[in-house]
Amino acid sequence: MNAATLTALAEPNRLHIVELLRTGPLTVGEVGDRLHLRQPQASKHLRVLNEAGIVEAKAVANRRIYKLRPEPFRELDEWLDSFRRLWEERFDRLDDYLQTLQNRGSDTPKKPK
Amino acid sequence: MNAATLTALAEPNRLHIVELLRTGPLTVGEVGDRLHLRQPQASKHLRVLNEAGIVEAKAVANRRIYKLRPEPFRELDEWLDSFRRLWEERFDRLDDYLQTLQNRGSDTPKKPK
DNA sequence: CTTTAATATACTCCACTCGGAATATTCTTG
DNA sequence: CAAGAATATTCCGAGTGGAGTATATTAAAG
Repeated sequence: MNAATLTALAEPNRLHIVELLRTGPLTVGEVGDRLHLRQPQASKHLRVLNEAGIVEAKAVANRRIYKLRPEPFRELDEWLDSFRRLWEERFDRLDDYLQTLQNRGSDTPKKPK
Repeated sequence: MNAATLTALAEPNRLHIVELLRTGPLTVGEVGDRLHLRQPQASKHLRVLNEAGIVEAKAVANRRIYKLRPEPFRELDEWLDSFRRLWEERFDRLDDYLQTLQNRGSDTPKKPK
C-alpha cells in the first residue's frame, strides 16, 4: 500500500468527492454544486485525486468529466487482505508476546543474545 | 468511512508501524528499532494511531505493548465493499453520462451524434 | 533512596496544505 | 473576432503536522 493514495483520501472533502463519484462520472461543476464547494476548491481537490491516480478526467467540450479509477481501490483491498486474519481468525498474540517477554526476563530484551 | 482513520494511516511512518504490527504486538522500543525511528517519534506516532483507534496499548511493567485493533480495518473493508462494483463488474457509466449530457442543456447544445 | 530503563510530553522550527479571491485558460458560439 | 461558460491556476494567509532535542514520568533494580 502506498501512502499517497491514503493521503489523497484522508482529506474530508476529497473523501466526499470519491463517495459521490461512486454513483457515476460527474463534471467539476456538478461536484462543486452537490458538495457545496466553490469552483476552485472542487477543481483543486479533483486535481489531487487525479495525481494520486484515484480519478481520471475526460474532456468534453469545455467540461471535464471525472470518474473513479478502479486500481487504487483494488490495491487497497489487497492490502486489507493481509490484515483480514485480525478479525476473521482470533489473532491477538498478546499472550504469546507476554510469554516471550517473561522468558528473556533478566537480560535486556532489546537485544536478545 | 471516517477521514480520521485514513489521516492516521496516511503518514508513511505510521503506515509502516501498522504493517509491522501485523505480525504481532510490539513495545515502543521495538517499533522504533525496527523502523529506525527515534524514541519520541515512535511514541508520538503510536499515540496518534491509538487516538484514531487503530492501535491499543497494554502496560506491562514500564513498557507498553501496542497491538492492532480489528475494528478500523473491518470498517475500511466494508467501505471498500461499496466500491467493489468498480472492478468486479464493468462499471464505467461514462457513455451513459455523455448521453445525459446530450439530452439536456438546450442552452448549451452540442453537436449531435 | 538513588539509579537506570522505557516511555511520554513540551517546545521550537520548518514545510506543507487548505480555503478564499482574483486571474488565466480553454472551448463554444454568435 | 468578442463574449460567455466551464475549468484551471496563482497568490496569499492561517493553520497543521512532523522531526529534533530536551525534559518529565513511571516503574524496576540495586
